[in-house]
Amino acid sequence: MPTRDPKISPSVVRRLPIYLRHIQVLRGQGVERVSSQEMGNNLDLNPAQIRKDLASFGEFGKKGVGYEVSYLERKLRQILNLDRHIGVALIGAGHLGIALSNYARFQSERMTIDGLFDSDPQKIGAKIGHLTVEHVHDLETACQTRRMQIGIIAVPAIAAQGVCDALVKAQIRVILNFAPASLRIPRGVHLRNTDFTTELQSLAFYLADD
Amino acid sequence: MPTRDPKISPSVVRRLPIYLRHIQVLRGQGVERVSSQEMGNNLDLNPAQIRKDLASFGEFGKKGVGYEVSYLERKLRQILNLDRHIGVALIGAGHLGIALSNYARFQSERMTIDGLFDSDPQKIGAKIGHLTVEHVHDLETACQTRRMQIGIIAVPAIAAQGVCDALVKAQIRVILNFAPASLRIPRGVHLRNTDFTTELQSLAFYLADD
DNA sequence: TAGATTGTTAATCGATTAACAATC
DNA sequence: TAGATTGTTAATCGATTAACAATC
Repeated sequence: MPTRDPKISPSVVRRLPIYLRHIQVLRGQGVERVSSQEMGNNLDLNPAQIRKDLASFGEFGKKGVGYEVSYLERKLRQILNLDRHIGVALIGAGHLGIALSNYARFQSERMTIDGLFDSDPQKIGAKIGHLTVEHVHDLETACQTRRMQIGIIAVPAIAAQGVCDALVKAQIRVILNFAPASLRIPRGVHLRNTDFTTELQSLAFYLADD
Repeated sequence: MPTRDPKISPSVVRRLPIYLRHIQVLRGQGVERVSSQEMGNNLDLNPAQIRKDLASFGEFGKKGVGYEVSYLERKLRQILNLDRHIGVALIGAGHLGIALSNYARFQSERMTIDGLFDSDPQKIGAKIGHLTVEHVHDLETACQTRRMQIGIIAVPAIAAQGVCDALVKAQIRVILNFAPASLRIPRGVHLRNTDFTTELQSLAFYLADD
């Protein structure tokens, strides 16, 4: 396997799951081969970009032929670490947390939510799907004993930094934050914000002024 | 007001709500003036970038002094169209939809969810906060009579394209999609995808391989 | 005034796209 | 073989950052 190149750009990494999803659809349709041209058409991306993105991880295609769907899927899973189990800790058992925990295991059997936490005494012990809500106080221990590697913050903005700090303390190095707050993290931690307030407000810019 | 410059880049637009949020916090703290330097420190952004972003809409600061917090807030709201009422149609009354509709009205009293739709007969008529779940069949009429301008898709992937088409038919030109699906839209429609599956999968790339 | 900080131009950096030799 | 399509280099485009004159 090619060494993890620290020079792979974030833009490339963010397109990989899009390729993976498309490839999975193709496999479901029984398609065996696909060209960058066809993928580009379907995903509204430049074929050269797709080839370049993929080529930064190895030579997955055949000149004159294209990419073999099942092979490419396997490779993409490898690159994204989706070929092994990844445990996710989800903090916040409100509607958002429940919605996320229902999300069909992220369409990849290998990534699962292995812990659901909240600070509301009323919620502790409640069953949400196959999960039982635990107290955030137990987050650190749980992350270590259950070897969870990704944290999802789905709590109110006011509580987000505290949860973030707890995750960092628990050695979690990859965090997805849904709270509308700018979180402070130490170097070495990957934080991604999915802030729906921000998205909506920036979209409002494009409304016709009338 | 400066004319809507079609050359304002998406990257700039996406930072505006981040500035707005920070400015609101400052106002809440009673801060009256702020420099690009200070904002940059707090938001982890380059001060030159902040100045340049803001300057593309006018001269909001004073040389040697900085930006007046309340004036900048007012200007940012204007630019983002957040100084007037914006009606949002939310489709999907599952946990995600409920979470979104609870979201404190997007921290801007002027943007509100004015319609909540679903296709599940069981849900039609149910009360979610101050909203009553309506049938998607009524989406088009509702968007027009209630003059809703933004659509949020919070339905399963399989239903997303249908809802998207209905929104477009209802003259909605700005759409925020939460379903993990690549939607087809006609030119002139602004679509933003917030795909949490994709986010998580790309984050998995950064896990240490062990 | 002197120090500070904007608005803006120029320089740099990074990402996308075009083009094409290699080759299946 | 001839046509197709990759992998990759070079060209272009766009976004970020540095630098500084203008000025509060």
